[in-house]
Amino acid sequence: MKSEARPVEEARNVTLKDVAQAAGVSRATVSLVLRRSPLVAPATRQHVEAMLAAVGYVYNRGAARLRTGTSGTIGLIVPEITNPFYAELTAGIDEILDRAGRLTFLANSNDRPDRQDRFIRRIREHGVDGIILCAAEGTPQSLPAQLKEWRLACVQVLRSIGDGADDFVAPDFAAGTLAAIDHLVAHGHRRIALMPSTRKTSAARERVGAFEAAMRGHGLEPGAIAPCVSSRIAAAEGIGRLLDGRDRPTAVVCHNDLMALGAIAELRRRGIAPGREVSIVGFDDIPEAADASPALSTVATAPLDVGREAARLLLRRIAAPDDPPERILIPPTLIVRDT
Amino acid sequence: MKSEARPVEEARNVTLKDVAQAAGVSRATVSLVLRRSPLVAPATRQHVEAMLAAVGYVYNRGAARLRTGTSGTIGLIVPEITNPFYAELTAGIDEILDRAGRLTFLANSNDRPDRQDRFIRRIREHGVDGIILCAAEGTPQSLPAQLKEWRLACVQVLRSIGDGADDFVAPDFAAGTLAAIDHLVAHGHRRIALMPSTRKTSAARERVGAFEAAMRGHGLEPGAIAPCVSSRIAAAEGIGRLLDGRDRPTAVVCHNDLMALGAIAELRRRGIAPGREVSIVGFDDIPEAADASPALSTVATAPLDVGREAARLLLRRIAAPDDPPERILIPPTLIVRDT
DNA sequence: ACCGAAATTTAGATCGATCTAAATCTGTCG
DNA sequence: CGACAGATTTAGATCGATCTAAATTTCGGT
Repeated sequence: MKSEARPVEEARNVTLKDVAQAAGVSRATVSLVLRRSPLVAPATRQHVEAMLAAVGYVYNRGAARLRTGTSGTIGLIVPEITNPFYAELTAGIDEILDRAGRLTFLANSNDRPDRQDRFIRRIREHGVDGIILCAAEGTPQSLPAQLKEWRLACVQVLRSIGDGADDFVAPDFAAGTLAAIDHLVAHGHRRIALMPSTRKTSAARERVGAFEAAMRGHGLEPGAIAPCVSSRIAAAEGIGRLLDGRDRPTAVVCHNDLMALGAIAELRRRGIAPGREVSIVGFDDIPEAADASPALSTVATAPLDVGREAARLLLRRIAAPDDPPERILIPPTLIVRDT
Repeated sequence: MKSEARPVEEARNVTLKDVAQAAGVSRATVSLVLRRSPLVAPATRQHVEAMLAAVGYVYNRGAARLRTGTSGTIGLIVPEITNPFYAELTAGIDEILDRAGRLTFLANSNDRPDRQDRFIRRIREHGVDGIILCAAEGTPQSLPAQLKEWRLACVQVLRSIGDGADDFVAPDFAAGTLAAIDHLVAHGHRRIALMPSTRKTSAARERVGAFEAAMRGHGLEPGAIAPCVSSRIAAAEGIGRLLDGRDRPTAVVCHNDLMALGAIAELRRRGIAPGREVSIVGFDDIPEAADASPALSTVATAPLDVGREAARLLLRRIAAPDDPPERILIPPTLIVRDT
């Protein structure tokens, strides 16, 4: 054997083999210990576990995935993480997946299908076990079928694309809209308008459908439907047009609280008392809603719960890929405040 | 050999080997094509690339990591994703890492060191190349050293723990506090109070230090320092105590906009005009700040930029682990509005 | 046609886990 | 004591990529 100065030892990873060596058993046995197999004798297990800790072993999940085909990770795609609604949703998902011992890849698609596609390709390379998707506007309807073909479990949230026969979790926007209309009608309103988002998503379409149905259900003609970009300023302009038009509405149901707050600001600018002369109802119940003055009446959509349910459903689907799809609608609550 | 009905063919993954077979070359060649090596002949490259697309090949990054030791992923730990500041920060980080072709594991620590530890263990198992950390309150000061020992690149954001000699990116809270005090003093205020967060983080300590220094710099006695939990309600109570005490301040600098808004609400409740009788300055410039009435004066801390810089620094550190650490402070902007 | 250098391509080992099938080690019982 | 069942343990192949070192091809120049 040649005697040569050994170069500075490159800090090699501690592997199963090292642990096995230290414990005086085979790699296979250590592997069994790691996976809590009942096969190993209690004494052996204890000894191996001690060694595991002693040598500072770190499990290499990538190597394991190579054999088992499962990575313990999932991907989450949201259109806009800075929107408080999605932030809450994310928190709910994170909570459940953390508890299940899984890790989450996060992507912010900015509602751009190209970013979304890129992200999907990348997480496939990483072998995610499933994906929670709030599809970017403009996503081809074929995506869910595509994912199924790739055998990638997928739960959609909030916005539904495809043939409607896939796993899906969302607040029940229709029920929320209905509750808002019922409440307004019960308080004497007859000319009610809807201000949905301009986004062409199922979340917007559903509100429009429910609005028309609810109004007809009360024997009323549906009032103006004024789609509007989701921002305070745009909503202020939007309600301005409604107020200037003929048949000025006495109540407006807005797509979300942000828009509702913008609308209220415009009412006050015009000297119209929100809640007295014109009622405004929002959606989401963001923290600011309760705190604003006047406090905003709104349909609370429990994003945390939506997130939790979506995560649970995904875990179920990963465990049983061939079970029939589920559609879970989280019932919202109408919160009546001052407006 | 027993003749038995073969079970439905398990859809095996398409691998390098399959592509090689289809293209009539060796696995090694396909691998070179994938990594855009200049070694392969242009004609071969084209042919292989065509096959790659034709058979629907998906790169297996886990397998690659086994040899290369690098995974192309990083971990992001924030204390509270539902806080708009962290949501923006996350968006900035996501933007840069996406561009760099990397994936982000997200964890919401809820400011609990145990969750944080669990997450760190998991992402180590997945072989992340680095981590962006906003340490949970109560994290041991030894964590950065520990990470270094594990050879895990780490950039801290917002809150700094350890010996202060590690990579760190944050808004310059001290400069922001100074700017706020300067502005208030220039407008005639003499009795100025500070309402920092009760969290024992560097972000809070820094504000306190800068506050005292700035006041002394103007030849003034620092006013009351009233630590307060970061919420609207708590801030309302907090400012209540300041107003009831002797030496009632004429201006209060709050830890963030949320608290500032809570304080303003309390002022109005007491019939005190914000901005006239008592001035309030917040931190962060959340969207609501500009929109509130009266509009909130605040120190804008550009979380998106902080996120981007942190991501860029991490990429640099991963590329050059032994370069000296950097501390990057993003200069904030004082935005003077009505309060 | 042949040589050597440069340009391409490839066989086979390797990363760190799991899996299969077989080996070894108990303890019990006739 | 020897056989046998049940309990443990293990050797060696394998997952899908990369890397090394060597083999093969191409090509200009004589």
